[in-house]
Amino acid sequence: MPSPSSQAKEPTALDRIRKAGLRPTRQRLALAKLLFANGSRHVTPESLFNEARSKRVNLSLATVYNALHDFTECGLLREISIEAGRSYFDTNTTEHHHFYFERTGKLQDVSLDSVRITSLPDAPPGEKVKRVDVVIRLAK
Amino acid sequence: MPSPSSQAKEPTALDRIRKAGLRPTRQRLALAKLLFANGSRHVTPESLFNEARSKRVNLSLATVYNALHDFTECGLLREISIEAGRSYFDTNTTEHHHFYFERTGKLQDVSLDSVRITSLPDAPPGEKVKRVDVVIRLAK
DNA sequence: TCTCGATTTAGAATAATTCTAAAATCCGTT
DNA sequence: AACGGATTTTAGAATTATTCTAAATCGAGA
Ligand SMILES: [Mn+2]
Ligand SMILES: [Mn+2]
Ligand SMILES: [Zn+2]
Ligand SMILES: [Zn+2]
Repeated sequence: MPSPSSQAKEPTALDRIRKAGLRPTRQRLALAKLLFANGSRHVTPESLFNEARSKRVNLSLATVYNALHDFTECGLLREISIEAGRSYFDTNTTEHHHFYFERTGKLQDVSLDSVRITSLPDAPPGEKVKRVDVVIRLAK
Repeated sequence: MPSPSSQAKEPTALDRIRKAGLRPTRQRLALAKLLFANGSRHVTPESLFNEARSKRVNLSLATVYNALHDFTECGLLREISIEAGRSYFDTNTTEHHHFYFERTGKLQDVSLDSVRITSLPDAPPGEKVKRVDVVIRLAK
């Protein structure tokens, strides 16, 4: 008999890291737990580093950068650029868009189907469309 | 009688700067000439600085930053963020979108009407949509 | 020409990120 | 459980983009 809940279980941090083909080190596990604990998140290296510290997870900022890049390369995260000089990493790797709150610097997911794009130009010769990013910038 | 050409004349660099309410200094005039000489351009502070130097326009990098920001605040330019750690300034201030060539870091305008957005989510309470940016990322 | 606020400038400062190379860790094999 | 080699982490230095500081220069009206 399957487990009591009928919901598909969220993969554990260990599952995710293993499936990505990365070595499950103490630091990566801790960061994956923070990142994937609940729902979609948008972190900066600095914000994740501070969160880890405040939870007494001991690691260096360089490791946070390394892990975020490694996770991104393995498809566990995706990187978003909104403001020059600050990078965001998104735990939601499905196709979707964003609200950007200019006042606070926060991002919020916008589902794919709430933004209907009914025409797009052809890619220039020799190029392929890799991704279409829609950012809805918000201010007062 | 009007001038020989039936085209509306492009405003001169001096016109633009005056109309923006900025003092037409030697440096601003030189940069405006480079920026608005022909067609739509997408520059980085560094690229514009190098271009100026190569044309023997003597100014400092700080002045390029100052001018780009001043021009942007006056509506002569608009700023675009595509990649963390690099900012672009666009001489096309009309509403439009962009191709981004990941290999070269170059931007190309995409006209407003070649991207038809037929639905957008409502702005969250207390917020207004300031701008909708569509970036079509290209790779091989 | 005089005056004074605006602008420019060199260089220092700051911020985000990457690099370096040594130490620690992971993990398959003994 | 110990070994050994590859991988990962780390502190700190280095790099890059940008902003700041404060002194010199410039622009434009009186
Ligand atoms: Mn990287
Ligand atoms: Mn500014
Ligand atoms: Zn997202
Ligand atoms: Zn443009």
